[in-house]
Amino acid sequence: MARDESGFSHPDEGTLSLEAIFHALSDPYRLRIVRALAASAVPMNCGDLSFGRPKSSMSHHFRILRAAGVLHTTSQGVEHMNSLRRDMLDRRFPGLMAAILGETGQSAAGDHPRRLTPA
Amino acid sequence: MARDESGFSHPDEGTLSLEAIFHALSDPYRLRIVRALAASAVPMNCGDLSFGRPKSSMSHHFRILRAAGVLHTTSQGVEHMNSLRRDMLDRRFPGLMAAILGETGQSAAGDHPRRLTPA
DNA sequence: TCATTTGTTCGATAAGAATGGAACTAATCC
DNA sequence: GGATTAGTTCCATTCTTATCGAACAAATGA
Repeated sequence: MARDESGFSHPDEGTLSLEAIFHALSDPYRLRIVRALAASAVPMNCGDLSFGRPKSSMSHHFRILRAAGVLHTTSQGVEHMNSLRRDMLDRRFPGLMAAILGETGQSAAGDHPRRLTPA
Repeated sequence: MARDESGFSHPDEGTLSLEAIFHALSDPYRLRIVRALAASAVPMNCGDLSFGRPKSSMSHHFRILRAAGVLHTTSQGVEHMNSLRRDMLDRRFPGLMAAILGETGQSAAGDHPRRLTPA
């Protein structure tokens, strides 16, 4: 866990814990953040990922996602830019993010129960 | 969420929530239960999955895993037999369990399942 | 019927996490 | 310097979760 140039501390690959990742993803706002980042081609700042909630609350959620290794934050001017640590996660837990994001061809889509034939 | 013949209530496929699943998996004992079940060819009773902890504590963990849809419990005599709801989870969130259990060929080493039976 | 085994439920306590206002810091621009 | 913007930190409150003993319930077997 090294403190970056930007002043944020991010865990390194070797110290990732599945439990911490699951805890990070067990909150609805945090899951929305992850999905928004996954859908975005470019890093996003915290404001754009606030969903109308208070800054202090969201700052808390960003910290947890960072600590779990799910996202990476850097300063750019006044803003803090966030991106998924997708490469690292894919190396360490192959298939996990794809499954979460429903990138399987089949579709674990969004939590919308997929209506195939009423089985 | 129907209450079974056995008296346990298990959510049905359509109502599974990723958040609940993640919460269920964010506890170390619950993750051990899941891994042990995944490694076992046959259902296991609660006692065999207690890891030396008090029954009341573990009963709580089983309830959470059941409510999240991760495992299925039935009564057999005095025992409660548990198994992973692997088929359902795989349909609804393809790849998720495989990723968690490190069944990717590569390896999510570190906190991975010990492979009892050669794949 | 009584005792045993297996697990659940209850209840109290303690630990942890989420929330949001207020004060604060850092970068930028005037 | 002063004002603005973007987030963080601090703090108190509230909510949720974990833990585990004790009492309980169901199935089985003597």
